[in-house]
Amino acid sequence: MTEHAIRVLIADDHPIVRDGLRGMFTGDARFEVVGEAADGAEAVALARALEPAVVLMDLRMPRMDGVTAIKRLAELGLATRVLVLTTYDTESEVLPAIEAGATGYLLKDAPGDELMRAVEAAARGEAVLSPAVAMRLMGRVRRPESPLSARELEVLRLIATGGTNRDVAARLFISEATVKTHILHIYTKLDVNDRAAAVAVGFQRGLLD
Amino acid sequence: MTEHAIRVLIADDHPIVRDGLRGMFTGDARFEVVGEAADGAEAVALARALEPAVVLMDLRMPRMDGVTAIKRLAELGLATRVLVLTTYDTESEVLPAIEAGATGYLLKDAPGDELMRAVEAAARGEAVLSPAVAMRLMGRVRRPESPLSARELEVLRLIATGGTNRDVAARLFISEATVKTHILHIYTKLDVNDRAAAVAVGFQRGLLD
DNA sequence: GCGCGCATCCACCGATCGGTGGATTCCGGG
DNA sequence: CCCGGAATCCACCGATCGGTGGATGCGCGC
Repeated sequence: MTEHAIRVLIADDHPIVRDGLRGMFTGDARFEVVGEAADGAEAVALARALEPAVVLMDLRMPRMDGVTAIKRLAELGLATRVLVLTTYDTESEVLPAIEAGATGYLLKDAPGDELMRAVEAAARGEAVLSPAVAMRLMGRVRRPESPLSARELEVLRLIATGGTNRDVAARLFISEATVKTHILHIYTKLDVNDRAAAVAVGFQRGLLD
Repeated sequence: MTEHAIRVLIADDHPIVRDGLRGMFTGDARFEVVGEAADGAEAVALARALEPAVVLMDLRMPRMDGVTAIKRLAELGLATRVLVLTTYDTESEVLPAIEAGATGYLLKDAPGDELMRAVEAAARGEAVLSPAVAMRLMGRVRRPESPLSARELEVLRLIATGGTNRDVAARLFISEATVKTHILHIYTKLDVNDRAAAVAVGFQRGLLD
């Protein structure tokens, strides 16, 4: 073990996962596993005591989950980087972790050499995203969050050109009652009470142009 | 008369005005009056033949008015500058002349020395505006042309926030019938048929923000 | 004086809107 | 399985809108 090995802390509530990861990194001279935690609180305590270069952090753990632990580490102001290693790539899992300060996000199905490259990159402070997670985030950028559904936006555009509910219905091959329902949903989402105000807010929020 | 005197052509349908201007410039060695025209067509013909540095152009002349003559001169591609010298400073007179290519616009009540400085500036290609005309143009820039009257704009703003005709009436201390009249005028001017479309066009044209 | 634009106002009436209180089906996530 | 969101649909009714065809008075420019 050399002086420049990357010090790694493993945080996962499953002993088998910890064993597997420890075995993987211990067999490589570039890394040194300095500790293991079974929950987020233990991970924070060990990181504070040991100051590893990288924490491999699961998200779903008892006592303190991974996102909270990431926040805690950030509050401590340590140089430690957090690489999330988890099963889930849904936006509801990814975004909170990234917002909390994770340097990277990998899925547990990543091959060993990819995982090691990721740890090295994280130690250098480089962002690391699994391809699936990267794809999700890129899609998010291409599709800015709109409060309205695609259909609601269609309806808003048509009323902005002066279409009556009947016109819009004919145009979209739906009933007038459906148009009205969409319109009322638009009003609720934009917090307005009539079509003129809906159009105004639509322009002000960049939904219409 | 030196080699570098500014060559001036005088175009005015009134002989007295032409005499007065000729007398003014002939007495000054900086200028040389090379010709006089009694209407726009004659002004164009003489300018083409003599290529003066500056034409002093009246706007209201028989046979061909000043604006048309300015356009003709511009089409000829001569280096001649046109300084409009006229009685009127209304926008309906000023704008067409400036659009046609006039380098300057002075009123006939300008003092002689101001007129001579203006001719020198025009010969150098500098824009020259009488203070009154300048003020009008500056006001125009500050108040971009809106198709709607001030009151109509007020009404449009209020319906964009979702106000009913009744709300708008209460807000502006007028009757609902008056609000309706304004709204119908807005529809006509913006070429729309309902309030939602009026708001949309209002945003698209920068009337609302 | 005339014409135009602006601001103000009226009554009537058919068309449309907004609200209400439902309903069903499908899909995705927990 | 349950829940929530999206898309679709209904009937009824009071409120509001838009159109129509007027009106007056003022100020401004020609």
